[in-house]
Amino acid sequence: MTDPAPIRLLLADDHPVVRAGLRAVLETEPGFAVVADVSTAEEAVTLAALPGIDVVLMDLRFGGEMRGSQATAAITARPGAPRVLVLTTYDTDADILAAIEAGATGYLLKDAPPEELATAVRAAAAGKSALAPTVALRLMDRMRDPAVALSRRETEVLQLVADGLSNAEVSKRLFLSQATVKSHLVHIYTKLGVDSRTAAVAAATARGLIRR
Amino acid sequence: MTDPAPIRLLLADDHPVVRAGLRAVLETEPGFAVVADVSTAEEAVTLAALPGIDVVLMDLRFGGEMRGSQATAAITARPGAPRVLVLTTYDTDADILAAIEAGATGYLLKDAPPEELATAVRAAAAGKSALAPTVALRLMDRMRDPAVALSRRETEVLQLVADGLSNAEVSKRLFLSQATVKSHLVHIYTKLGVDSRTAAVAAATARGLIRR
DNA sequence: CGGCCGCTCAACCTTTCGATGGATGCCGCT
DNA sequence: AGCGGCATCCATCGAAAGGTTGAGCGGCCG
Repeated sequence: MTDPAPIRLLLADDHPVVRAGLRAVLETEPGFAVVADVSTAEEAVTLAALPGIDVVLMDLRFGGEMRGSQATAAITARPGAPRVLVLTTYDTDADILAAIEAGATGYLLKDAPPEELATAVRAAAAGKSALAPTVALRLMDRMRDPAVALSRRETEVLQLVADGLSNAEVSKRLFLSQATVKSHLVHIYTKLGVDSRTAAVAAATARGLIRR
Repeated sequence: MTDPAPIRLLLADDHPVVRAGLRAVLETEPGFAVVADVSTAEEAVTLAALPGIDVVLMDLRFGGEMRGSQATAAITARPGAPRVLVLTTYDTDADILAAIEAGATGYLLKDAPPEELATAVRAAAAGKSALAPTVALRLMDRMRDPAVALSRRETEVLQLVADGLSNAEVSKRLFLSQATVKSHLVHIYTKLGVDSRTAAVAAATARGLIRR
């Protein structure tokens, strides 16, 4: 028996070096064919619509406007879409959840060894999910602890606090009384299990709930 | 006339994909020879001591203990040492300054196009410095505004504050009185032009003076 | 050597923050 | 319709953090 049909790949990453590295790693492995590589999320969406793509390797953060999670959502929304395997440097909760909600089949970190990468691509092509160990662990943590969703208003307040604003400044910015700002903060502290504004900022940053 | 002697390179990066990518990019370019690639800063220091290395391409953050800047310092401290060209994802002040103080010849970002990379390596081999445009800009900003250098102790205090510790907790951790912690914080506020701990954390984070 | 700077600490007063408690309106569930 | 849960809003009060002043010590440099 000769070669089975190779898995056809589309690479989306804004780092030329990473694209070259993925090509090098995957093309030495048998059974993979890199069809194309692109440097923006927009191009990834366009090319993923072409027939003959089995798996898209997608970075999350690009230099441009569109985020990888948005591109993932756009791709997986179409019928007969290829599988999307997210491959990124970051393992924050916000990134991981956004990607999975967008329909990603797997989530890998860029420090993964080549074999793990190949295994994950094969799994994705077969429709099975593939998570990096670190990512799987983090998701387990999340399951045990479901109280980590801040409301829109709470996130808004905490983001301003993280930017260094005092309660008075936050209240002016959001047209609230200081009492309301404090009330939001108390709820935030409860959810995050902390008891000061700086600790809340640290915890929320660690969990990727706010941008730094 | 035939080929001149190629520039001999050592690659140090904990991402297998990036190492493969650098190899692929540099080996297609004429005049480069990748002698070895390593995945830890410690190995980089060891191998850089061997004769016959012209330029070390060094990542800053490794999975392990040693940081790229420390490895850079260890390498450049020796007589007849190769040039070290830092190649990283991050362009914060703290990273850049640490690398330059450690004796790095150049500082590139990983999203650099292949030609820029090749140019920088040739410049480094010739002993000329090579800075990514973003990095150069950031250094210029720094020059205009010299009041942004925290002392070692101040940085230590502010880092703990950023981690969410109260003054009492910081004082216990560092074996100081609370009065001393406050004193450091006041100096920090003055230097950063702010007037609260959260604002100081925000300003220092924005300037890359502390890790997040 | 005298002055500058980083690091350390104390006592005092002021401002801010956090804790507590309570109100309203929206939404889903029974 | 009635209920509980949640997000949003607000006021009051004691505790913690910040601001001020003042001071001692050791290292570095012109």
